[in-house]
Amino acid sequence: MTLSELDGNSSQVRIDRKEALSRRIAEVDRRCSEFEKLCRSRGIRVTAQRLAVYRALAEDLAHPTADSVYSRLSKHLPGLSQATIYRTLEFFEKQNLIRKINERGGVGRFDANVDPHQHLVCRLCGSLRDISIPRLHSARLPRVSGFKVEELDIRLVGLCKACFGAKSEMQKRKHATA
Amino acid sequence: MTLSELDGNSSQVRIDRKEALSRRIAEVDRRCSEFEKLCRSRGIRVTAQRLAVYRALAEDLAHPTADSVYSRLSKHLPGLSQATIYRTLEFFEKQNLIRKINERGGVGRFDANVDPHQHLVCRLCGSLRDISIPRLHSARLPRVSGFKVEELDIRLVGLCKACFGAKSEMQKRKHATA
DNA sequence: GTCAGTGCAAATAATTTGCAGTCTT
DNA sequence: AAGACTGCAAATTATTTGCACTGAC
Repeated sequence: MTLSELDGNSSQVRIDRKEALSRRIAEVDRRCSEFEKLCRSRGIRVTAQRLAVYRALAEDLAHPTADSVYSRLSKHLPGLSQATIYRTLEFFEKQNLIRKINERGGVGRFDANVDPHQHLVCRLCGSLRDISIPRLHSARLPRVSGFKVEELDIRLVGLCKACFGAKSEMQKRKHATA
Repeated sequence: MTLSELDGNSSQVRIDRKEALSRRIAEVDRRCSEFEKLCRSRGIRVTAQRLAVYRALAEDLAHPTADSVYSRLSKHLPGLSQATIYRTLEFFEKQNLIRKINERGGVGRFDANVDPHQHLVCRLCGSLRDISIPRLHSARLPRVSGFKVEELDIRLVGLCKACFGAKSEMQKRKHATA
């Protein structure tokens, strides 16, 4: 809701915002049609709800929760139910079509981007942001006996700017509880 | 062999099980007293509940959930409340005394082991197991502007033996839903 | 003595489930 | 037509909160 959308890079690029946007849209479209093709090839039924859920994930770089996908989509798909969202997300995850990234507070977040990338997670406020560190995704998959390693899920855990500041604040005035 | 408890090496070593156990207990004790010392040095109040919660985590290699910590401890500490467990775990995490590892289904799991190690997570059944891959924890912490990276949280995501088998089963007989 | 920490019970939030009806293949 | 997918509403499960009381320092 609050923290995630305004991430660092927005200050750098400014002129080509429109161009970037349309590129983004094209990218989303590509992903979605690829997704549909993949589903059909696997015999997975393609429904309006599934497409919508997938698109919602592909569009939203902030890794929406099940609930936010729901409230976003229910405007356009009246009658859509939460249960469907949860079932669909779980199904997608098991089919390896999306990734689930867990966050603080027991809220699950979802990511349509299955390509190698990492996540920046603030230990205090739980904000989450994509980051790409090539050196990391080029790491070979380790072999583990009795387990089929499919991917390395790497999270860079620490403190975001805001929390880093807030924490020192709190430490100054004694020992903070929360 | 199931999944978590008997990990790779258990087949090798066999005679010294008792010795290993007592070593484990000593290790837990050491951790706990270290924990207490650390708390005092930081001005964190040391209560029976906090010690108990910490010990429960240090003892349980299976990364218990808040709820399982609760049911385990409430036997010994009658009157202990769930709220305390949740509050304590959250507090510990914010103090960087334990780690929270999130798992499927929105259930949070906790780990008193703050030393570098990785987790093996099954994408299907959600089982979780420790693993140590030295090559991975020797990785340098990347620098990211506007974020203080404290640690790399690496999960090896894939399929455990059981689910790998089950999945091929299911695929044989058409397209599995769950 | 002070205030952080706790218990209790009630409130929220998050996710799951049963079943009847609908839509994809 | 078959059965996978969905909606609805109720059930569970997970987590948080308010407030009075107790215990650590």
